[in-house]
Amino acid sequence: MKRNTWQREAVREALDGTEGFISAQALHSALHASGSPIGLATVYRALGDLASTGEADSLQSPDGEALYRACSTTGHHHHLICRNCGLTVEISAEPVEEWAKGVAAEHGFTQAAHVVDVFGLCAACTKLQAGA
Amino acid sequence: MKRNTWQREAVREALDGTEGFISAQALHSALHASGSPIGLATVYRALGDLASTGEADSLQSPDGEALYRACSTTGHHHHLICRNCGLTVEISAEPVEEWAKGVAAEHGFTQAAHVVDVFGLCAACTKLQAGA
DNA sequence: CTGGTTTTGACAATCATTATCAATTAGCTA
DNA sequence: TAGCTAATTGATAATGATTGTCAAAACCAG
Ligand SMILES: [Zn+2]
Ligand SMILES: [Zn+2]
Ligand SMILES: [Zn+2]
Ligand SMILES: [Zn+2]
Repeated sequence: MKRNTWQREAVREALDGTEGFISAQALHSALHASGSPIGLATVYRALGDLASTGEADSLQSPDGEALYRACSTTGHHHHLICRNCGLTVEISAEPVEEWAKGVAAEHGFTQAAHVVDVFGLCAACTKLQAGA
Repeated sequence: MKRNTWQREAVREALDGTEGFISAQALHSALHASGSPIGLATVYRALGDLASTGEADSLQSPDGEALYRACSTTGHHHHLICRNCGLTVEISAEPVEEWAKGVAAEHGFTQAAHVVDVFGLCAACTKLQAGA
């Protein structure tokens, strides 16, 4: 059975307290910085569990590391992410869901999943950049 | 200046002769298997160059490795990929393009880019799996 | 409490990718 | 064609993220 440990709870809370997506390494550092003696392997395991139970969302950063986030939306959704400050907006995309399902079926593909993320500069970062 | 070496040409040709997306490691193995003494670092460099000049498309596999493919479509497009055999179909996604642009604008995001890939089991692999 | 099972964490192992850097080579020039 | 020189190569080391190992510690049902 699945047990409740303070480590798992710590990871869950740390993730909840983080605005954007964060890597396992970074979350581990943050926990250490706040005095937690949690081990790195445990953070990896906890994040993996959270992701597999749907309590956390994960995506691959453009440079290939896995990033995690505790999303407020429970169902399937996607993200609009500021590539500068990490600000993340959860978005639903019905038309995209339909499209993905349709295009897979059209080509005889089954068990289709999709990766859909939009990266950009948020309003604040756009302003900053304009000023620079 | 940029020089033409048989190594770069070998990588280009090997990529052209590959149906789906392939990793740098796998392409290097394939080249070796066919008798080429090309070095691994060179394959990485060549693929990186091809990707940056747009001659090849690249994406992050779900488990975080970079995959490359010589696409026939020159313009912007997306992919429907068999997660078992790698079979890849190039697809256009006008509705998704519109949606991505719109959702970014709605939230005040600028310089929006997007990652859109569909993974599934192709018809052949679906049949195989059913038989197993 | 206690025992059996799960989880942890320090550390090693793996894997992809990048950095080094001496030796090689493409492509220009005379 | 021979020589020059900067770009390129490749063996290898280094890096960095992630996973495997396994004895010790922690949960929790009874
Ligand atoms: Zn921002
Ligand atoms: Zn979706
Ligand atoms: Zn297939
Ligand atoms: Zn697109």
